[in-house]
Amino acid sequence: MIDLKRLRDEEIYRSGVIRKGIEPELIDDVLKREEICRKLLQEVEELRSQQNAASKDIGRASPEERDEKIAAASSMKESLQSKEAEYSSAAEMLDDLTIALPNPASERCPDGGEEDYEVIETTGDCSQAPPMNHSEYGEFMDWVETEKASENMGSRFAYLKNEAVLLEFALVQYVMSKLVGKGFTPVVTPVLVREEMMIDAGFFPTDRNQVYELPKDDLFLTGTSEVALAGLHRGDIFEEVSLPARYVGYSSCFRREAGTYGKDTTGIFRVHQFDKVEMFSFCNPEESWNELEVLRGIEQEILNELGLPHRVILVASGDLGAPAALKYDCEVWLPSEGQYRELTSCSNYLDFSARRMRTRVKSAAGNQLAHTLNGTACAIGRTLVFLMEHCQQSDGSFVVPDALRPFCNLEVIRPKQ
RNA sequence: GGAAGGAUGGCAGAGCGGACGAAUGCACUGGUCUUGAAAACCAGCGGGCCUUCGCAGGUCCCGGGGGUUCGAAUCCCCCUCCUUCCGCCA
Repeated sequence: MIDLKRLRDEEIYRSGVIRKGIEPELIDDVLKREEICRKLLQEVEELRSQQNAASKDIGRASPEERDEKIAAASSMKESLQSKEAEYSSAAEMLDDLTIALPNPASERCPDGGEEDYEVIETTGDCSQAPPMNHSEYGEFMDWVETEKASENMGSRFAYLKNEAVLLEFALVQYVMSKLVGKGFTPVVTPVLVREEMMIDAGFFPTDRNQVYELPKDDLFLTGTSEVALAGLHRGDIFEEVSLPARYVGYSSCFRREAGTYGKDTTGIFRVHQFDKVEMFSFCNPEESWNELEVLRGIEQEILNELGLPHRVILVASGDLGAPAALKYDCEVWLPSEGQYRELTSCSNYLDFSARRMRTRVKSAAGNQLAHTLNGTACAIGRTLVFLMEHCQQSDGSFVVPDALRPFCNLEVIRPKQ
């Protein structure tokens, strides 16, 4: 959730919200309501203070005075109650509006929409297109079964088979052991969460239509383990020395992919269910920009070790999710399409999610909100897509990247035919 | 899924309608004492919000939400979680 005080006082903060595509009128409306709320709160507290004093006085009063004093206190009650009702409905309305405001884009975030990204770095050779694209190759190797999946589960589902499964687990193991080696705490997260968790992590209300819902149990399937990882320190107050607290989560992820009709329809590039290893950091507010670079560095290290040529872009303000203030995407070259496609990303949420979760840091200056960041360590299924093109040889065989060999005992995989 | 009991500060644990933001113990922090440490003693030892330049004041919080009452940690209702017993189960 956004900081209303800063929204009121800081021009840059306010313009960061506008750059995310929010109308200035809406911001003004929120601020106006906030002011009204504060005024009402003061009035309510004043009345409460009087009521409390009167009640305490009754406790001290002699039996003869009591009835009279109780009657006097009773009459005060009505005006308090109506003022309270006025306040709580105003506060509720304010909250509904506030929660829908996105985290302001950071100053470093480029203006504009999807096309207005800024390229930060490009690395690796973009090889010639292989004979088969990832979708054809997956079928050729008998690694991906989409036909039966669409009959049984619907579109955008797939069975992963044979060596692809071994590669999947090798990727998980490779990335997990790397991150554990860097001091991250490994976690297997639950994939079902309550609505409140979705709100606190910053996903609801904005991304609600991307999420599978289980109405019978009031639970939601998470699109990333980030949601559950954020909840690991909900309501906690960190000692400064214990930060940064870094986690690496593994889970399946579920996304409805609403609004992507006709996009990436073949293979497993874009599916409703995939496995992902995700990094998550709770850190000191002063450290979060540095921490974002740490996450980005790890993502690039992994891509480099897998031999995937890529570029890093800074996502433009209009294309950022609601909770992110700044986001890097690592885009890997997809030879069959002749363009870079997103594989991993990392973002700094600053205190946006921590405010809702009340995750704080104890410091000499008092408690302040922690900052949270997240980044993809490895989106397994999509990584396989890129590997299927980059590791594919002209004879159809697949050369396993060195980094994965210790984890799957495979070097070259030959087609069965 | 059925039955019973429970949820109080970092932890343990009292309070069960009136000065309770909450006894007491432990832990923690500072001080006295000591060559140093321990012990002992003294003091401190929640969180949020609002007003204020500041001092300070007010308000809310005893799992969460509602209700009764002049007044709720304490009474009532709903929810969540935990424990025990039974059933089921990877």
